[in-house]
Amino acid sequence: MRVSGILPDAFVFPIVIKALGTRGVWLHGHVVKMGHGGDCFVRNAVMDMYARHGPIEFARRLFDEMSERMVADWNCMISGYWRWGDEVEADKLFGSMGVRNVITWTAMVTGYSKRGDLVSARRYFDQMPEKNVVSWNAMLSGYAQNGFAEEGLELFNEMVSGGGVQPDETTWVAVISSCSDRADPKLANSLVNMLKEKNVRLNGFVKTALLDMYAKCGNLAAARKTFDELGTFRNVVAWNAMISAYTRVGDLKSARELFDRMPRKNVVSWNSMIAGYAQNGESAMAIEVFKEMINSKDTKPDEVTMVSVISACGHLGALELGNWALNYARKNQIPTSISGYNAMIFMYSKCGNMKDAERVFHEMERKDVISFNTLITGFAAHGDGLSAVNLMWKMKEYGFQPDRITYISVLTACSHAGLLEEGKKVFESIGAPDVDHYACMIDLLGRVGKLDEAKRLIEKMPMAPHAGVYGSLLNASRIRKRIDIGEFAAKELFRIEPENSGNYVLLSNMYASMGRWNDVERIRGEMKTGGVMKTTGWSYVEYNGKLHKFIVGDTSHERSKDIYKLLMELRKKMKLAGYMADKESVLRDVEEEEKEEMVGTHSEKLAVCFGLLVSEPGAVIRVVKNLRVCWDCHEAMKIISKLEGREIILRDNNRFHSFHNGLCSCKDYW
DNA sequence: ATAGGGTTAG
Repeated sequence: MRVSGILPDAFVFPIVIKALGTRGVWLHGHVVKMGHGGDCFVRNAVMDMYARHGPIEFARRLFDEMSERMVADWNCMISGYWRWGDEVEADKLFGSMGVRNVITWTAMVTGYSKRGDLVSARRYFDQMPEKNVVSWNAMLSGYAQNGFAEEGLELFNEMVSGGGVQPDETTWVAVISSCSDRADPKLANSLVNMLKEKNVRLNGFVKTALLDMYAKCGNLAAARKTFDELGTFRNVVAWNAMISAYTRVGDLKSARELFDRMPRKNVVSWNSMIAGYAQNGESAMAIEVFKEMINSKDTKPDEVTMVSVISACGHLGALELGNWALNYARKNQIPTSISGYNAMIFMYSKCGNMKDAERVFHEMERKDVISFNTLITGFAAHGDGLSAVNLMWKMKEYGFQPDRITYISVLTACSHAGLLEEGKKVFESIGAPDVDHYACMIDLLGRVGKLDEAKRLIEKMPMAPHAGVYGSLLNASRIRKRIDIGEFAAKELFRIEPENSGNYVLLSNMYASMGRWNDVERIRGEMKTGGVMKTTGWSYVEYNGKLHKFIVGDTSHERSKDIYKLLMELRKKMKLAGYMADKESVLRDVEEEEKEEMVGTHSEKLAVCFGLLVSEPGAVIRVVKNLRVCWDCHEAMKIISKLEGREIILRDNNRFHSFHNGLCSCKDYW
């Protein structure tokens, strides 16, 4: 072998081996043959190659065979063990070393950081006899990558105020990344100013980190400007960061545009797009993109992909699709993270399958607070308040502290199940209840009929009530027909969120149920003059593993004609059976809307009719609606379930309504 | 060194 016309010597070999990476293995033989095996630098390079690329045991054998070891030999072995996840051996070597240098200590800091053990990392960092910029960077990056933004920024302050070292580009990347986590525009600004003052040269990493920081701190324009000016630094990471920047603010169109335009995609690109759709209520699109990803074949889904996909299936109530996705993951040996299991719990409970949700929960070797919260929320949606409360008290036995979401979920569960005493106990056990917990408690009081107590609690709140608080009160007032309190709540709501049509509809329905048609007209008029639009949402039915979606007045479905035909037949049957007369006030809206060529037919009714058309007689029809179930629909579902002898399970955003033989499982709802 | 994931809500 020849390099530059001369035989490679001990100086060249280490460089060549390093440059070759894994492919350096074949050089090992040459080294021995040519007699350089005895040179300590060559030996170190070969050992390091095995420590980096494996097998680590080969490195260890070379290490053990050495009669004399340099500090670098020890350091390479320690880093190697950390790389292969062997904390015990790394620790052992560190403990048995004679002389350590700054690299040794830094390796320990990096090792513990990578494992997420920031406390141990910091212990080593603090004990270091001397620190250089790499040591500081190791600690700062550790904090940044593990979400300890606060600690990272604090340490950075220490570094610049008295650390005795100058930050380099790696430092800035870590600090900027911590700032991104904090999502604090002021801090971002001061960082940018600091960069200007110090006249820091910005490399590609720093620029991309800045892009991400701008985006996460709410300055989309600056992010885009940075992206456009990246030039040769505009790699796949920058594209992905920009895509996420758009999905974060719900601009799916711009995100998709970039996604379609980017020259190369990796798994993160796909995951960003899928998660972007999933997080913005476009679950069906999320699944479409997932299918595209599978078909494209050049990028394989990973565990992050599956989390979004499974969650999307949950939102859609698409059980067949969800099971197909889980099957795909199993067949392709995609590992399941805690988030993955949590998504499964979510999916099963959103599909009405609490047995499997509980099974997954109990099968999990490691759980986190979200696992508990998700299952508790599932119980809440199914009206199983006691299971929710019990699981919350059990959390503490498992060593988990309920967080604010736990309390929201469990109070919601109490509310749906009418568990006043249990709910009060839970509320009192919260150290410092926030405004959402008050909202839940007011909802609970309202639903059990204690409206005056609910109003008094609002007056006693230590913070300003938000719309949710008054919304709960208005809803309860409607159920209990307490027009006085209802008007009070509505007045506040019209002030806080004048654009929300739901409040107008709620109050209007309240008047309607009391036959106060003049007031109904008045509210509708106010809605019109205020320019308030009625919100609409999609309804979904899963059939044969495919999703069928409907929107109010939908005529785009291929079976649309049959659906409307069935709808009219049902209406005739309902009239013949005498339902329409009894429920005249209830169904007034339907009649009006359907007179207008059925333009206003609610999406869930269309979905149910489609279900009736395509499914086996007697089969359960499952519908998922994106918004809350409408009042007249609720009544109509009861009737249809009886007329057709079918069970209809309807899930709105957060709870299940099972209609069977003219009855509904959610008695308090309407 | 820079990019992606799960839970709450009238």
